[in-house]
Amino acid sequence: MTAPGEAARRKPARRPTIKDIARRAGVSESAVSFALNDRPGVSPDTRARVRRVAEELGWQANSAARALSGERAGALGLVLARPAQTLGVESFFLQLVSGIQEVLSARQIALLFQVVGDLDTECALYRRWWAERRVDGVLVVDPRTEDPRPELLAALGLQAVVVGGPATPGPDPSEPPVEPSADPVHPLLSTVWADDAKAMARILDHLYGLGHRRIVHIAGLPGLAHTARRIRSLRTEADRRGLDHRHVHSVTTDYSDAEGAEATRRLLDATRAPTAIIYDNDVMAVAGTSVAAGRGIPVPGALSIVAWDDSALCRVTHPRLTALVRDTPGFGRLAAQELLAVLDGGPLRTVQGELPHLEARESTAPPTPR
Amino acid sequence: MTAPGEAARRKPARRPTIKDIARRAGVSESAVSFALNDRPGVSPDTRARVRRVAEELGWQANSAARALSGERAGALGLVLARPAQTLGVESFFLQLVSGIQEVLSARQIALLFQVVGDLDTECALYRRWWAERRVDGVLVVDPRTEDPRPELLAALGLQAVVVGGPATPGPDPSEPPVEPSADPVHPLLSTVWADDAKAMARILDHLYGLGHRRIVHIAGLPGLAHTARRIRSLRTEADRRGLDHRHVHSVTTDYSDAEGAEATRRLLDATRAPTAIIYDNDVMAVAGTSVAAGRGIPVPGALSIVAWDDSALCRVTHPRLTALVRDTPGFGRLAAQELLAVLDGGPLRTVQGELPHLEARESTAPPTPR
DNA sequence: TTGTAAGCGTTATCAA
DNA sequence: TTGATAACGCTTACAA
Repeated sequence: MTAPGEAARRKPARRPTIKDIARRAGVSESAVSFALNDRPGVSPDTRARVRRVAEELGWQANSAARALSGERAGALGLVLARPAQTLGVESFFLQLVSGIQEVLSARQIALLFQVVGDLDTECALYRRWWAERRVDGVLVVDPRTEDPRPELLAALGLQAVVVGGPATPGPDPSEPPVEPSADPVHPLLSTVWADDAKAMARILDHLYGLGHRRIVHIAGLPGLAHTARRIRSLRTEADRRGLDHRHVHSVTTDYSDAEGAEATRRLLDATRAPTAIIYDNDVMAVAGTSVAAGRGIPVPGALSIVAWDDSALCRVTHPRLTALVRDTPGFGRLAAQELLAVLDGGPLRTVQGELPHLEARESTAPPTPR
Repeated sequence: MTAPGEAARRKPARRPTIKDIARRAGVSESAVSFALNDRPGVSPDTRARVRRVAEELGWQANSAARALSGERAGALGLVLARPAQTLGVESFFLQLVSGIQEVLSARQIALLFQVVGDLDTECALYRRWWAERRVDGVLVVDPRTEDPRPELLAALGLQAVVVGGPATPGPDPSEPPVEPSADPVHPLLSTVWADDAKAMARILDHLYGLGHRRIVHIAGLPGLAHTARRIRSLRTEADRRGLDHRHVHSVTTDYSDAEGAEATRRLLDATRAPTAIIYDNDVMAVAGTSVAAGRGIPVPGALSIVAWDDSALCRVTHPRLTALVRDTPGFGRLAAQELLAVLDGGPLRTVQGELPHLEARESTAPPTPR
């Protein structure tokens, strides 16, 4: 008997190779390879036999060998560049990742997921993955207004899809293509994006319809493309309704509860405070609600609140928060599909995700004078 | 000029290989390999020259080739088995992963991270990774009281470390080894764990010290090992103080805000309702606080609340929640280090993470009669 | 339809 | 200290 501490290490448990299958099925290795990869040039009979033997042996292709000969790593990458503290309470990324993997795992493709501190490290990681041939492509998240990544990836020849869309949508931002477009928004990479402009318009429809005329948008990080889109859209919507930019505007934050709360305090302290606030994530919305509660400002009586992105958080506050609901796993699936299409030689294009809808709950109501 | 849509795909951008280096440095391939891998058998002179050339060319080892010959995939795996909806609002996993990667990226080791729906899929994935030789080892999270994974992994010979610890700690649960122990708690796999028993004791010290005698623990999933440890510890602590199990006990949930709220409602409706509730995560704690607020039960006046795990959530409620704070990235680092040690042939053992501390905020106070 | 053989980029084993 | 040379497991021309 081996020492108990060594038990786990004692089993090399040889994995079956194509050679084993060939021997057992009485055919050549190449025949096995052809049979297993659905290639023509093998009789249906042989194919069936090979398949059966492979099944019996529990064979799975050695990913290293396949990568080495076949030019495909069989893996994709996703890097999340966030300062460790900002890793926050968001469910967004886990949901996105889970959607992505629904698509990938059906194709036996692995996902390398890495959290890094900043954009430079992210770029260095792309270089490394490329040089190591670790991945066949990457999903680029959190696109920025000034983004070095598309150029880098194009230069490396590392396939990629931008998830979240560009800062500058097509010629008419309010009417972006709903169908997949052959006309890429970004000149170098395919893009999957959500129509933030339309989403913002929906929120404004709701608030304006309730009678709000002083609406502030507490946005996220100023460098991000979707932040820029939302800010621009708010301005457009304000103009369309003839609202003054002093009363309808955006302020940016780092998405943290602290900055969300701080921004809320400043706004509520001002003369002619807003009657409605739109928060760019759920955490800030809850923090803002809390600030209002702390000052005895009734929500939604004196202040209406909208959260961009729904989560359990929005349902556990009092009152429950009106939120923009989107299908994040679905968005992940779409992104993964698009990257696979690119890898299969599909054209560069821009694909739009499902439009989010506004779930009206108890935190929005007609404004009452304070 | 190529069509713009094809630009990104046009650059094969050949990556340098060891052969290129050999040619340029005027030595053989094997010399290069030796020089680059710090192996003896190469003159310092040659070594330096080879290194310089490799640097110039921006060479990085092809991970597939290395895996194929060297038996090491250079990647580790982490599977998170959660029903898609329960992916919740937890920051725990992203923080854990970010800690893990701090350690791995220094060693150029990649992490395959996968979210799946259930335990069976997780096990199937281990088999696949093993057969594909995708990973050198895995980190097993959410250990359960009845857990098929250690046995499976040991049988496959896939190296692993359990993150989160066993259901049954050493002989005296209140005095587990603080130093790394050569005596593994789990007979098959190394384990990195947090001392939930001591943490629970701290919470009880706090609440009992304030005068609470009716304390309920709203726990998470009943199948998880740490849930079992916390429940057992609560019982021990109750016994030690001569408290009745009808007034001091645990109920289990699925960690969701919905079940947390529901459990809270039931407890508050009962005669002789608890004066303090301990929630096994932040989301349930916030949901519970919200239920209390909805019924006009003052917190902490009539009900004290403690959250197991801190996050932004605990700081944005009113009142801010007393929470058990732990260093999750640090725990991730520890787990990664332990798995690397196992891969390097280290012994099976049990390592304990830092003890969490209780951050007393505004949600706990002496009980007042209702 | 089948089998043979070359090659992918490393590491590792030999002689020189 | 070096440089051929053979693995590793798979794909893929090319012959039979």
